[in-house]
Amino acid sequence: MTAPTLDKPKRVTRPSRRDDLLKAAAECFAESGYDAASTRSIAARAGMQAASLYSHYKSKADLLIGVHEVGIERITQEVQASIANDLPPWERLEAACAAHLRALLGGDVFFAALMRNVPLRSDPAYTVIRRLRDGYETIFTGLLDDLPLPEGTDRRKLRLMLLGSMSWSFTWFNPSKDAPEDLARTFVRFLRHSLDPAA
Amino acid sequence: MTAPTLDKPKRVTRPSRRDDLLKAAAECFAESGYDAASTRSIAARAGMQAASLYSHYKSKADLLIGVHEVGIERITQEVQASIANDLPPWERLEAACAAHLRALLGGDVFFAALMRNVPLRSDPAYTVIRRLRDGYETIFTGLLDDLPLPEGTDRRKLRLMLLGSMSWSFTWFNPSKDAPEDLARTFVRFLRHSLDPAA
Amino acid sequence: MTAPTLDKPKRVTRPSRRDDLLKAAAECFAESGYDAASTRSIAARAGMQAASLYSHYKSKADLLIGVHEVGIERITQEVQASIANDLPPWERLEAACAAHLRALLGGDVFFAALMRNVPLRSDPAYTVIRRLRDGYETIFTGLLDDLPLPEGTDRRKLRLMLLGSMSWSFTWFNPSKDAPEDLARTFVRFLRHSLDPAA
Amino acid sequence: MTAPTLDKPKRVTRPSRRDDLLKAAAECFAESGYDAASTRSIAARAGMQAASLYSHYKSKADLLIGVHEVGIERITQEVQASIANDLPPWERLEAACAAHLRALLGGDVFFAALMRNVPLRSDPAYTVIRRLRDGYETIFTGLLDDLPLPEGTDRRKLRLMLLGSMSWSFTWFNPSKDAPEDLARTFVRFLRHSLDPAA
DNA sequence: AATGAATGAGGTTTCATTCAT
DNA sequence: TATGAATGAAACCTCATTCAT
Repeated sequence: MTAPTLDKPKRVTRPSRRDDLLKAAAECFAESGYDAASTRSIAARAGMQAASLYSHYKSKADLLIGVHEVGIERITQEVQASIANDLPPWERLEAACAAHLRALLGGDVFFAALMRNVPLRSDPAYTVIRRLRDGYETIFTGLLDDLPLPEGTDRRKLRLMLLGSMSWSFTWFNPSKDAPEDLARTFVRFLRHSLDPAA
Repeated sequence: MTAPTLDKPKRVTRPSRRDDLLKAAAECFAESGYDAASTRSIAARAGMQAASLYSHYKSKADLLIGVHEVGIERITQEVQASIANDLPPWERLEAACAAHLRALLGGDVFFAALMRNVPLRSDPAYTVIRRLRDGYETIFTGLLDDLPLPEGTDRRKLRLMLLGSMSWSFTWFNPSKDAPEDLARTFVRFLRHSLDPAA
Repeated sequence: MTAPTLDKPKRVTRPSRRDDLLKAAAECFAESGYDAASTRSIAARAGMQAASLYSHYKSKADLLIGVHEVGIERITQEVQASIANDLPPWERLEAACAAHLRALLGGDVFFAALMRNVPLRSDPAYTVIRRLRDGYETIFTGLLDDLPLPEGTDRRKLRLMLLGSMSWSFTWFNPSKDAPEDLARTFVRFLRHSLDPAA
Repeated sequence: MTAPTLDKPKRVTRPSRRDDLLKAAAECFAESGYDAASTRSIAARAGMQAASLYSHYKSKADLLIGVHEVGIERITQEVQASIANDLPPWERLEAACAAHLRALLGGDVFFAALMRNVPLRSDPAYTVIRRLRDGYETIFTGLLDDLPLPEGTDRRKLRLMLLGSMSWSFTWFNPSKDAPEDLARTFVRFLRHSLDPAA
């Protein structure tokens, strides 16, 4: 007979109300925080009813986990791409920090959602989300391992200090005053070179 | 009869249900976060009805501001006490950081409440709370000004980096693994002395 | 087997919890007044939870508007039916007044709700409800226009006087003493014929 | 000795926080209606705490009764003053209506409070307030008795019609469009002279 | 006469979620 | 996959009132 009709291509190109939903959730979690973001507002932003949300995710908490998964995967890729090169160790660290801060401060709602919703130990979702974050932070553990550091340097504290100062920048960053790359360079150099002229 | 005793002892022993309330609020905000802490749970912890709360504060948001005021005032005093001495600049900075971290990580609910409830710009209480925090951070601005630093050092970024790494320690600190004073010493030394042996 | 029966009887027998709700609201508003009628009591009378109310109307105020809409539409139809005839103008006016008073004083909760909850200008719902009422009163404007009246008669004041005296009858009407039709006849004749024997 | 000192004359000139309170209550009842007017808002307007209110009146309901007493007494005096003359009966009625409408529509909060808070039979305060109102309306009963009316005229219905149209004017009156005296004249003339040219 | 604190009841509304369709 | 309706719990807050001071 005739060639097969090609109708319903949409199934291929737009398989994913699920993705819309996740993006909507990320936006709401970023804007309002997990507690204050209502399932209705999330669903509305995705163009559906609150009840429909449960056809895709089994709870609001699952949505938060989904947002974390996407966010962590995305930032992991960006940071790993930034260090796929032969730079010397300190420069590679700086490149990673620049990529990290670009993601964090660049306005992507998934990263913003991550930062606004760090779970504490008491949170039921703590374990699963912590695992995702830890996986990501491993990249930095590796980068610090490559660094030639003075004998006895506490590399764990160094990592926590560097990541902490970057994370916290989310609370004060103002894009009209600072650039992520500039921040990364400054932070790394503060650590790399002595600030005490007497030393 | 004998002369009447002068003191009205109640005034001394129970000066303020208001303080009880503030403490209860701090505990709830610290444990559950502002959104998840209910006015009923706060009032119950202070031994009163939810309605009674409104004899002292006109809204839940005002309670959060009250908690911030107490917390900021208290940490300000502690840090200022720690630098009321003649130590050289870097040592004074370290002493301030130690006091700061001791407060932050020592389990005081007011500080914990502060850390769990940093308002973002979109928050109505942002302005008033931000002003309180800024006042406190001025202490560190002064300490950094006293530091003899290499020409061209960006002291603002240095302050933000140091405060950021300390603030974030709240999310990973484990009292059985680290001590606040140790953390303070390590963080300050990372900045003070070169980490790059080649430098 | 036999062919399946076609009707889905439920659709017919229980078309609308929404209507139940509106009726319940009308009853409560009529009995207690808008302010004193609680959403809980309205919902209970409709056999649902207070929260379910919000699946149908987005606020208590909207419920009041809904009650007005039904009431005004219903009385409009009744009055219009009463004047669908070839009576002379004064008799048509009397018929309209009789229908109006029958509705108002006959115990229908929707009309009672209307009367007990006339919004003042300061009320947020004033505009929308006023528009509904004005639409209805247009009927009387038309009836008065048809009346052959002495030169210079202020038809607006006449309408307001007649409608006012009927509206206020709601506050003193006692069904064991008066009949709506009797009231209508008397009121209209007071206006139609001279009461001053000297004139 | 010397002439008596005249201190504390205030006790004589301003005996009455009680009056301030009553006026404040009238304002609140007029603006918001009895249910929506809170004891706190009334007290605040009188410059005191809600609790202090109970030093003067034993309940909110008592305040409403107090407001009615003052209002009724005041309108009674005004209307009676307007008919203390030798005008012929119809003119006296018109004068009384003018005084009545002047009071009602003139913006005095006590009268406005009366109009917004007509108690229904179901209201506990109905009996006592109704008695006050009935006493006042007796004036109009007397005025109508003096009127030379056609045999068989139902004077009770006539009174209710006239008072009703005046009462209801409170809901539509606009001072920039109508004057109370003009309204009184028109209403009375509608009743006095035939409107049907054929009659 | 006045008040600050407290209370128990109850206000409207929102919540995350379920379920039949 | 999607929805409208429904739910029980709980949210913040206001209410009129009481009481010791």
